[in-house]
Amino acid sequence: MRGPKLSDVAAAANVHPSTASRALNPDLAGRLSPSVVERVRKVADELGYSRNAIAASLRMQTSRMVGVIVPDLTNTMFPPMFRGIEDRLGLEGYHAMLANSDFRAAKEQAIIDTYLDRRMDGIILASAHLEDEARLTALRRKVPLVLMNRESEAPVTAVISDDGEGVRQMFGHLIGLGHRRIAHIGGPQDTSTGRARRAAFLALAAEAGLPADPRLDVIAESFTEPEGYRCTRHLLETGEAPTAILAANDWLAVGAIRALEEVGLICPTDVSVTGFNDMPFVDRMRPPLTTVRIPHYRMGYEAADQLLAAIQTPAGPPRRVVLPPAAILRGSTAAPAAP
Amino acid sequence: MRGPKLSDVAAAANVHPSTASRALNPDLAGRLSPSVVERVRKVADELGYSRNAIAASLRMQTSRMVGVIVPDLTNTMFPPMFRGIEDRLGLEGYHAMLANSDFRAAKEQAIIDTYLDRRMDGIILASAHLEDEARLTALRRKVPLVLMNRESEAPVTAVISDDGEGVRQMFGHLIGLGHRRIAHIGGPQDTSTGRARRAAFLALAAEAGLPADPRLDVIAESFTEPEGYRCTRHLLETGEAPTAILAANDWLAVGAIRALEEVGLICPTDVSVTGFNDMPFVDRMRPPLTTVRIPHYRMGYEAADQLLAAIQTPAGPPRRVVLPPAAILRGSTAAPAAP
DNA sequence: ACAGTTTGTGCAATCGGTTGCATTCTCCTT
DNA sequence: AAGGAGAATGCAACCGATTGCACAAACTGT
Repeated sequence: MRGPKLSDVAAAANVHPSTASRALNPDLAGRLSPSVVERVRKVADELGYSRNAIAASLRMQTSRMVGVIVPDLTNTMFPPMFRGIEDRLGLEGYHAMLANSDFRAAKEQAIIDTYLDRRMDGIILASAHLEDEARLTALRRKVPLVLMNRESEAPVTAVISDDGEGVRQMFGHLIGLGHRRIAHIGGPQDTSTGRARRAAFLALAAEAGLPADPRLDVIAESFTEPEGYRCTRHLLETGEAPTAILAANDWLAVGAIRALEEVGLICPTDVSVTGFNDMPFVDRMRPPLTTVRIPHYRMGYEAADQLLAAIQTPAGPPRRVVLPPAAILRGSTAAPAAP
Repeated sequence: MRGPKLSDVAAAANVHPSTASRALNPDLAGRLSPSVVERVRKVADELGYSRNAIAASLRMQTSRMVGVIVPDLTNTMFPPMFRGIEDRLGLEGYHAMLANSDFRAAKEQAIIDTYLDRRMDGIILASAHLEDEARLTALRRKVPLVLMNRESEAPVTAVISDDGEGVRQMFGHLIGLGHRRIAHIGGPQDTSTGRARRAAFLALAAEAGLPADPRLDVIAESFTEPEGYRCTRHLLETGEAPTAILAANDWLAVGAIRALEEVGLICPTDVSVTGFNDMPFVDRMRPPLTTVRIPHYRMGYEAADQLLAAIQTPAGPPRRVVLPPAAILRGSTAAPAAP
């Protein structure tokens, strides 16, 4: 199992290990005579030499690895983000570790600790809850850090999409269709997306002069289908039904549509519903879901980009990268029925 | 950025680094006097000491890391598999790197090379194409290796689901409904799943005494929706329409349903369609897809389990772990219309 | 009270590359 | 032909933790 080491290659090529090291490093090979470089490379090849990156990391004080933490990889947002990260990191010879926090602060902290032990050159966090400000600040002093799809009051670089803009587009779409009684199913308010989307909705509703009805403002405990269902049932039971529901997330919207169906309301004829994220397959639902598309891949790519910048310039100021969302209009929205 | 090292802790606690090392290792702390252990731990805590896992890896000749390669993480099969891997590895203090091969042999090889350089303790490969036998055998000599959701003629441990059994269940279901003219949309034949499913279908069709009609046996070039669409159009154009289509994968089935719709055939009234994998959301399609559920999470968990076993006993023989699939009957299948 | 164990801690080598500096060897200049 | 610049390579000290062995101190039994 133990392959040849650099000194084996050096011996076989009749040079000193340091020379072999240089010969195998493209940047330094220029300082060596071509014949030596060629000889070393050939010998290395023949021996099947594989550079021990662990030893190199120890000496060079850089692992060229980045740790990524997501709450739950099975959430369809994260795979494309990870691909974006991987692709950007790969451009500079970096690689990624990945772990899931399951939204649990303790698990997240445990993962961070092992990333710190393993001397990751940086960490991308898609998982921080809002209350983590102090911890985030402390962490940023130890390691380059980028938040992805999350924001914090703490001075930490974050790559997010413009939730306000996304809500604005959906809201504008519904208003344009003639809706005046629009409900919002908000996400958990301890997530930055849940908060930002609800805040935008409330502001827009006020701005549009819609009657402020607290019964149209419900909050889900998690971004899940059952919660969308529950919230919608609640909505229908406590007051006059809205003509449109702007959900903070596709799963909530899917749950909403199920709840509507169950009480005999047709989407979009009776009630329009909009989602957020444009998950795979919501375009094939019946009705196909109108939603906001977030550039997930690009978000990962940008996050990695920011992280690499922070690694190369540790003193740089925290940045805030905002990516534009896009409204995707499908069949789950329509003009309200004439009263 | 540079934190305290073990020798700093040792100095602050007035002990030798070796003593500090032992004090911080639960297994060895027992050999030390409790007072020293406590003192060292307290000092380490106060200094915010973080063990340098890279140095430890170098010395101990084990990285406690596993490399995972999938073809494309955005395929919904893989996130739950990765979670299974992560959970099993975590039990033994192992962690995972992850990379995508995009089905390209060159990329796969490049990833493997970096995993080898980084001295991964093992590799889980969900990405190998069939022609890789020689390379797989060579690789297995260098590092513990487990194939996941893939098989090979090469003597390599593999964790797969019982595709033959899955096809048998779907086929039996269709026959039970009264179908006699059943088509198969096969996956790429250079993947073990594509091959195994088609082989099972062909065998069952013969066994059931169905007329062997080569026009009912089409092969997709990839496991994608457009390919399912194309194959189905082809199917409908070249011969009499089947009453049921058994697709090798959910995406192919989704494409098939779209193709049927487009020519005015209703699923399941006119043609039943079955998929494979039970992707998220196919239960909410119209019609909800009848499909075969594969235990993805468990597959990852078992793969990690096998890999850890191989790491601990490198000489062990290759194993073949077969997981049982489950037929999930939904609305996309029904009895054929009376002729 | 003494030899023999047990217990606790220190010493130093080791894992495998990398790199600043020193040294040797060429070749050029005058 | 001597001096000096420059090119090519070797030397040795790291990076930070682990661990077999040595050794001293404290304890055991008789």
